[in-house]
Amino acid sequence: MFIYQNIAKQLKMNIDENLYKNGFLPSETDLANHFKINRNTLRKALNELVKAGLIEKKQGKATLIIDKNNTYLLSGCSHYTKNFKKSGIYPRTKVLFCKKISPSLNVSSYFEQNYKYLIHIKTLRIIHNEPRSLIDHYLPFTDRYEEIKHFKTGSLHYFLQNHLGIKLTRKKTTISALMPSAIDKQHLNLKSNIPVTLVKTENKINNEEGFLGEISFSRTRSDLVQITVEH
Amino acid sequence: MFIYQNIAKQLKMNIDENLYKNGFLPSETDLANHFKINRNTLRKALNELVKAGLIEKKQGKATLIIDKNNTYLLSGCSHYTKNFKKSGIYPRTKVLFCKKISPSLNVSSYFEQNYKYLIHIKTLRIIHNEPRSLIDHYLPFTDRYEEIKHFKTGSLHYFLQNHLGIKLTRKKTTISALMPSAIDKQHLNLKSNIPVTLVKTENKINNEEGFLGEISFSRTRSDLVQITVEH
DNA sequence: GAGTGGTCTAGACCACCAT
DNA sequence: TGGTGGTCTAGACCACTCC
Repeated sequence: MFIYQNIAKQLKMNIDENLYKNGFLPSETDLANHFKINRNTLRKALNELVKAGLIEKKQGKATLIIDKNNTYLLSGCSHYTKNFKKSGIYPRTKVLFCKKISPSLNVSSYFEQNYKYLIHIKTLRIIHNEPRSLIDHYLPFTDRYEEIKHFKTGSLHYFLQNHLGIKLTRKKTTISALMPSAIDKQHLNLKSNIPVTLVKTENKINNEEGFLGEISFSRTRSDLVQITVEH
Repeated sequence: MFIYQNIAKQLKMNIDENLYKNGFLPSETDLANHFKINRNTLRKALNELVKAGLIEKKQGKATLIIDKNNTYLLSGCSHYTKNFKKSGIYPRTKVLFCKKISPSLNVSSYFEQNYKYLIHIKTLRIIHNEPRSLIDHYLPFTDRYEEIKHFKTGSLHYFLQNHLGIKLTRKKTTISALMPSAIDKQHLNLKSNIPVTLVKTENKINNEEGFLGEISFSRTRSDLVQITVEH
């Protein structure tokens, strides 16, 4: 057992015991002095916790303790936003763009009809001023584009239900993982080689039998957000 | 641009140009001298290449250059799970070990009781002679260790039900992603920087209300297997 | 035992963030 | 401007692998 592993373990225990009340660790110099080890060794211990997703470093500021309540519940009728609200965390949704597109083969193959155009909305989910997920939504309601265009924040499903009277429910969810693309990295503010969890959802329109109303592809920082399935 | 980034770039170019013919890098000391930098800085540069999956370090031996023939293709295999279920092909399970252990803090925290010992079973799921998932199971039934020890293949849940009369049902599943550890890489036959999908399941004993009978952590090759949730 | 990568220290300077 | 994390150096010792 090396010193840095030992220190990492102790720090983890301290974090679990909620010893650092303000949500930040003491400075590296202070921690190194406290444990009577060199700052380089302490930094190595901290990097272990960064890898484990327990803390995040903010250059020039401090080391942030990650709130582990950030789990994403996946059950039949749950919405992302709702789940976070339960745990008292409010995500912000930023619409990066909303436009009509000719769907790629990959996207159009999910829809049974052969749509010439789809609406493509790209959103970013942000918690505590930090981007968590990057989501591509594809919708077939091109005739209502002018209305959908006004979606700016909050839950897309909620907006569709309240402003367009379209109720979507989850049909299938497929989960995988991959390394983020350069664009993903940029938007998600990822620097090192952290993989993203890829969640693909197919949503059907409630009234119409099996009629696909939306598909979405989300890339989520796997170090900050967990996905939970309740059985 | 920091020194270590610069050096990493140069090393990457050297590797791409096939400068190191024998498949190994020169020693860290030699490289540091060559670039006229400190060995610690050189090590930081090398670690960047390790993260990028270009090299692999072998303690006591040398630094190995990874053969890049294994490229990461997600789309090509995207229907794998569905296909093998449809075609009735079932995975083979290999038990790597089964032993009594003192649980780590991380594992024991899931159980409500404070078990001094747990049974730890490590299995590998193999399809078509290719390892797909590496799974760690933790069970509290230490008093029946002698029986459980005889689990050699097939489904653990099936074995527990038929030989011990213990029926487990899924309580919660948590999905995330991470980079595989060296041991994961070895067992899953992973060479380059492909992430693994991490699935944590909590299983309760059917008859006893909320009594946790097993937790398992599986790491699955995200390039070969997708997880599908039907709603 | 020689050579390799892994850890650790002590100390310096720089880049970033807040005030 | 002071404090934080990020980089870098020089040098030491340890753990592992192979001959």
